[in-house]
Amino acid sequence: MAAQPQHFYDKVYQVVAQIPFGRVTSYGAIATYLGAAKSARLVGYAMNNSHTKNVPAHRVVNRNGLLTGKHHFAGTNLMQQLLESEGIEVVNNQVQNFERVFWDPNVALKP
DNA sequence: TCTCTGACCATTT
DNA sequence: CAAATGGCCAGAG
Repeated sequence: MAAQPQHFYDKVYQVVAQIPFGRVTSYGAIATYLGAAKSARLVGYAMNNSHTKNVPAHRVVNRNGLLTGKHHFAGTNLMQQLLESEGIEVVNNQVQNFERVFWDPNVALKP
């Protein structure tokens, strides 16, 4: 019995939980990997619940490498601190060398 | 049961 | 070039 497709949100957590150390990804990339390119939003919404799961949501940023969801973390620059702790440079809530630290599940997990 | 909101992205006007 | 809109899903009141 194949693992039935749980809620879309749960799939997101599965992917985010596999993000390697020192790497980041975007909402759209995850959505596309799940086969729902138009559901990039749902990924972000899922992260809203991620606080109840063991998910490194700080490794997920928007398409521009901007820390859109940093507001949901404790404090104001906690998300940035976490990323910098992994060797990711963040300036003005934006990830530097974004394409260099970008981790694409479509390539890494290759469905 | 209906309505509303919420960490996005791509396309169109 | 900038602003507006459509599309997707789930949870709470």
